[in-house]
Amino acid sequence: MQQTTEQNIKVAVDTAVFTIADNHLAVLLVQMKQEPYVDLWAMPGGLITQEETTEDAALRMLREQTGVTDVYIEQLRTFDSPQRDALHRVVSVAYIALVPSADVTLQTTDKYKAVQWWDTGKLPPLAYDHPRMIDKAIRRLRAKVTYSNIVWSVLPETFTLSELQHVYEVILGKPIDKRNFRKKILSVGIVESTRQKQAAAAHRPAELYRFTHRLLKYIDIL
Amino acid sequence: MQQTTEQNIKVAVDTAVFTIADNHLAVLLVQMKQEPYVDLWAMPGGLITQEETTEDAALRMLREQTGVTDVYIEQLRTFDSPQRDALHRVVSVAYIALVPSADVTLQTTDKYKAVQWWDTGKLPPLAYDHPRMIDKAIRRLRAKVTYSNIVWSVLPETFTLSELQHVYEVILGKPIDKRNFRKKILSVGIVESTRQKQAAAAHRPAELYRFTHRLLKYIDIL
DNA sequence: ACAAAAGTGTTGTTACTACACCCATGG
DNA sequence: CCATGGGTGTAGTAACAACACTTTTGT
Repeated sequence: MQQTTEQNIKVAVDTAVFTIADNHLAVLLVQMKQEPYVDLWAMPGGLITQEETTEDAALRMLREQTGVTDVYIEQLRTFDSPQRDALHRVVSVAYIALVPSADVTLQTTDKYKAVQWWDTGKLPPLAYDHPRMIDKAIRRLRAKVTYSNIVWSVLPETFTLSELQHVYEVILGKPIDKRNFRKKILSVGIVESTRQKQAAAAHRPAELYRFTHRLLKYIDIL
Repeated sequence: MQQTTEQNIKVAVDTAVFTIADNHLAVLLVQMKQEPYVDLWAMPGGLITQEETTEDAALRMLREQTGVTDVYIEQLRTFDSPQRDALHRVVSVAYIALVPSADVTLQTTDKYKAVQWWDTGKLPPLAYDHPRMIDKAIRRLRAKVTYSNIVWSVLPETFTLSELQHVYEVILGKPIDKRNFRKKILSVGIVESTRQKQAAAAHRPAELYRFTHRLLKYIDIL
């Protein structure tokens, strides 16, 4: 239900892009050039255009600002404190994205001083209300991996069960029992064996698996 | 991260207000007067003002349009299809509210033809993208009652366990075993006995309970 | 032969489901 | 004394948690 009133509010999107880097959960940030936020870091984002959806805007900005293309993305929530941006009233729709670390060829644009992955445990000083956004994004991500199959979006086409387990351990931030994990993950049927083995490694080669569906499915996992 | 661009977008809120009416889950709707939506029904809502948050706006509109005041409210998600409103580009932040049925003294304002509760199983023709919003709201509500204590917001200060069970049955749309329900609900400790009995009824009087906390808590319930 | 990760079962405990009868009160 | 909803326990089943050793490969 809408009525007409005077209003001059801008609509933006901001995206928390996550990946798995070695042994930590990493988030993609850009370092700003403009006042009043010079040198602070922020999530990639910006104002939407008149005709695009917020999701399309988020995808476009990821492409333009970071070179990231094939991503899983979902809406997190909208942040709308009147003071969240120092210059204008800006309502921001926050998104979460997950990318396979391999995919990421970071672009450095002249709009920012830098574009970089940051360990979520050691974040730099952040602009706007981005600390809170990132906190909410991590909570949602942790919850969601336990009742859906979204981890497909950080893994390559084929992978070993140990790699899969490692992804869960990094996102949840705690160790998982190997035998229980394998039993559970196989029983819920989100992955299937390729009947192929990992290429040469200095140890017994692992069997390679793939996801049965590379689409969001809701299933109790951990 | 924001940059300046030409943009003329309005920001609105829409709230799905739920209550328990007899044996069904009911949602509060207003019947519209303006073109092009004459006679269609919609959730209470409207444009936010320059200085208020979307949550404050949602609460204000509930007060103004329906007389509803003491409510539990939470953000659902933002709906932003460019075509969702026929006249302007309007991005709407949708909220869910829960009210005790007793509280509700519906106001009829001259802005609408009518304000009325509707059984969620038999909804009238709806304006905008409100069918989808209501569908999402019901799903979220069903999920949330199973892992939080939010049902406190539809019950009076004291209540019987049968009344509590009835609320769950209506929201979830399925019967629940009485003995298992009581065992579980008492074990998670979200309610406590008042050591008082229900006033005269034509049957054995039930013990009255109250919620230990009338704030959102996350606990596995059903 | 050694290092390094892969792979595999069992047992105890806890939570969930299904199910039927007696109790207290008002009319 | 009858109708109405209130209140209670148990047994079988399924899910979860804890735990250690053998296998396969490369060097």
